[in-house]
Amino acid sequence: MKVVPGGIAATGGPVLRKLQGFGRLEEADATALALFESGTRLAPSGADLICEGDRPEGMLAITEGFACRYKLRENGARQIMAYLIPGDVCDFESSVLDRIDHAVGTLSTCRIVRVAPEAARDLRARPALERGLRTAALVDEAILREWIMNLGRRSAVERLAHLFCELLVRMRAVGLAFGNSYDLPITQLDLADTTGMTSVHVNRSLGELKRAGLIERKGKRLTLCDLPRLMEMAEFRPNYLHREVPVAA
Amino acid sequence: MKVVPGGIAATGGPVLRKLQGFGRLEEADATALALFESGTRLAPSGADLICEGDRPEGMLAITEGFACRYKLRENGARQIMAYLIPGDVCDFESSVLDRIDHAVGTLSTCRIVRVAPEAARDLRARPALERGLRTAALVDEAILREWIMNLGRRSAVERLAHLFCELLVRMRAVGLAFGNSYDLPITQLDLADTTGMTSVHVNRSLGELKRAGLIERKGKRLTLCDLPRLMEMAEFRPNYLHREVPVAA
DNA sequence: CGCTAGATTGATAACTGTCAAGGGCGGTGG
DNA sequence: CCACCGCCCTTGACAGTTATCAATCTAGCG
Repeated sequence: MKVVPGGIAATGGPVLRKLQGFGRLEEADATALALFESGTRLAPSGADLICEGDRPEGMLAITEGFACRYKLRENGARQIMAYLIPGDVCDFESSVLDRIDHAVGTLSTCRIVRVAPEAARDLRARPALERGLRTAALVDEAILREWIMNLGRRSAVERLAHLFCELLVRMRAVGLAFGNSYDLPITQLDLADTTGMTSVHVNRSLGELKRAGLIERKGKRLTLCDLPRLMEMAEFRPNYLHREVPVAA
Repeated sequence: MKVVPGGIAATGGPVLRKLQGFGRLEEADATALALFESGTRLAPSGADLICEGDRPEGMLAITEGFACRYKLRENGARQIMAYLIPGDVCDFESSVLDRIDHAVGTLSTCRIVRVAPEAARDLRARPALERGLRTAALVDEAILREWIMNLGRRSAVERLAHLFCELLVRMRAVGLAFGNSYDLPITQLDLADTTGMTSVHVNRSLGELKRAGLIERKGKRLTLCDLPRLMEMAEFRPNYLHREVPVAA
């Protein structure tokens, strides 16, 4: 769990890995990012990193753990509209709106980097990084569309299956998947608030997936035992996450 | 229905009106846009303007009618993930992905403008227009998030109410709302595919809204009879559509 | 004036939510 | 090292919402 700055520079932090997936970076770009990724701090689970109504500025990156974008209803109901996994960057610099329309909070203990406005501009001044960040933003938007599809036209079980497939691809992109497994350090209530269901129903749907031999969960580690069948049932096609042909299963 | 080029230049087409809402434009910007908006063509209802898998290039603008972004499931189920109303622009130039992940189709007869890649770059070369288009894209993304909230955490009636409120604000921004009314030239099936429901259930929910005296529909014209109550029941807060304080009801 | 897509409506089934009561596991303090 | 506590996971019974299936009605259009 401990991250040594030297280690980051050597192996590359998740943000670097992710952006490299979108296009080749120069040595100097990597160095800039590595430096940037070394300035991390810890945030406990359930903490708000950004509140709705905050003035947008700077950037926020996740290097460990899961965070999310979410909104609340007056009755307390929460809807999660995006996961921020290691390597993901929220860029508030480009936001032309004067207030942020959603909150950002952690779903687990997270290691994060807060980038001040000036530092953010320095990073964006590097063409390759600017391009990478922009690509990442477009992918995030494609994910939003796919989630709309998920909520509107897939059943409970399919929604979970689709989400798990998406996360596998995203975790692989930052080197955090091990075969068809990855750590999913979030609660069933979080899954419920993601998929528009109840935690009770999430529990039952997970049970269904387990009984069908499609997934397995040991502690926080999720394994997609039968990825082809999962992908088929969820009609998961990873094209929205990549430029080219995805990694083989 | 007929649009005279001179008329557009004089009154300003919907795209111009929309972008002006995001920030002041120079005369030359307006002229460039007006010229651009004069090159329209008609598309019949139910036509595909962009197919999933197309290579992204150029831009596409709507000046009359309703279009949408959508995806299909293998069983034919459709999910609409965005409405394109007059003034809206789909920009495929900035898409770094090599294939479009969704289709764009008309929901009614539409007047559209297809902008070739070079022309699109000419427009973006104007700083004010570039800024405006970028703001528009960010608003579109905010709308996606709000739709996720809608699908995940609002009831059938609330979803419709929220959608109608959002469309009122958006139609006002392009001068196409008359008081609390506007033309909604789409079918109940389209509403169903937007809100993740069935056309049957849309019909019943609309009936509920009508019986409650909240909306009224005469032909294609929708009237929000009791906007305050509608906004309250849907917890509609237009902050995600604007920079500043919205127009009073 | 006949056609056809879209709007309505009723009856019934399926899915998902709500309420409530345990059960289990990790984490903390003694 | 162990007991206690709290959060989360599970499970059952029941209610509410939404989907399905099918038939009828209606309005715009050629």
